[in-house]
Amino acid sequence: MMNSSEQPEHHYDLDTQIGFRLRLAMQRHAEIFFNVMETGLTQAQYATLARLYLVGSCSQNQLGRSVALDSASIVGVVNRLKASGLLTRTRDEVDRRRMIISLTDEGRALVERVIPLAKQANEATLAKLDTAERMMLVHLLNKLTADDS
Amino acid sequence: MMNSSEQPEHHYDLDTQIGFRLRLAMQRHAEIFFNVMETGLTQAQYATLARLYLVGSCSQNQLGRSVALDSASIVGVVNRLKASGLLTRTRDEVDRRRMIISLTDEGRALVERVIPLAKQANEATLAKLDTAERMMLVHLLNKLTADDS
DNA sequence: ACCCTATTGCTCGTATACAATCAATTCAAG
DNA sequence: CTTGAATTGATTGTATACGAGCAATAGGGT
Repeated sequence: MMNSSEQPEHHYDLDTQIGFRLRLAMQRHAEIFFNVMETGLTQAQYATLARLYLVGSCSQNQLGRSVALDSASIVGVVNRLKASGLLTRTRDEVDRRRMIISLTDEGRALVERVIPLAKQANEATLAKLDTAERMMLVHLLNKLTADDS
Repeated sequence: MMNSSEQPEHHYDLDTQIGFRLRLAMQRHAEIFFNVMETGLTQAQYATLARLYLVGSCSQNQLGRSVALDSASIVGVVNRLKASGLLTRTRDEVDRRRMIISLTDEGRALVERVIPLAKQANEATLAKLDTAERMMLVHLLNKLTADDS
């Protein structure tokens, strides 16, 4: 229970704050995702592998930007995936600042195997919403993030 | 640019995955929140202080649960807020397992000062949505997270 | 050729997060 | 009263995240 004495009167509802709601939704999805994937892949790792699968090889920073991980964050993700033998990091001989990230055969095979699982996790998270509501939610989140303004 | 050769054909759109969309929205809001707050308070810290302000003193675990921080996470948040002099941690003499967390006067003053700023951050994040859309978004996120099922 | 700036990737410091594990304490059942 | 289960809180290990700052490299302008 909660100590329900002595509240200041402010009528401030934390529960309707968008940040708090987003965090709860993220927590829920992260749990579902991790359970459904059964591979130990996190969302960040999956997004990285999936993007790499879709666009082919690219530089580490480009890869990070394409999945919204900054250069400090993508390093760790790539290191761990590399340690698992799912991708390789090679120096670009044309632009020697760049590291080219590529899927290994194992990485490619894993991605092909888990894409259906990721979709399944997506479905499970959205289970309580009907089709119209799902589209609306994605639409609204898209609108929040659109950088057109 | 992106290396746009050699894509496998899978028609898989990462961008409509709910987890990815949620993460982008969180990133955006976190940035807005941190800038608007100007106090250096993070969302987790703010939520903790705000909840404490609303419910009065409570045990550390209860506090954590009420803002969706598990016992491992709330420790760090409370430690940092304690180090800033915004709250205190006292041993409960009735149940000696419990640590009672309470706002200091500084903590209370700070909360009162930043509640309007948090609302402002909320507004800024939702700026691109009209009233109906805002309500819809919160409603849909609520529905995702509801533990009634 | 040379300089200045931008880009790339790295490391460090800080702050969440969560699982697993442990110690201290409480409380109910016998 | 004692034993055993449950709760509370701390710590450890792993994985994001982001800002700041650094070294290496590239590339445009002179």
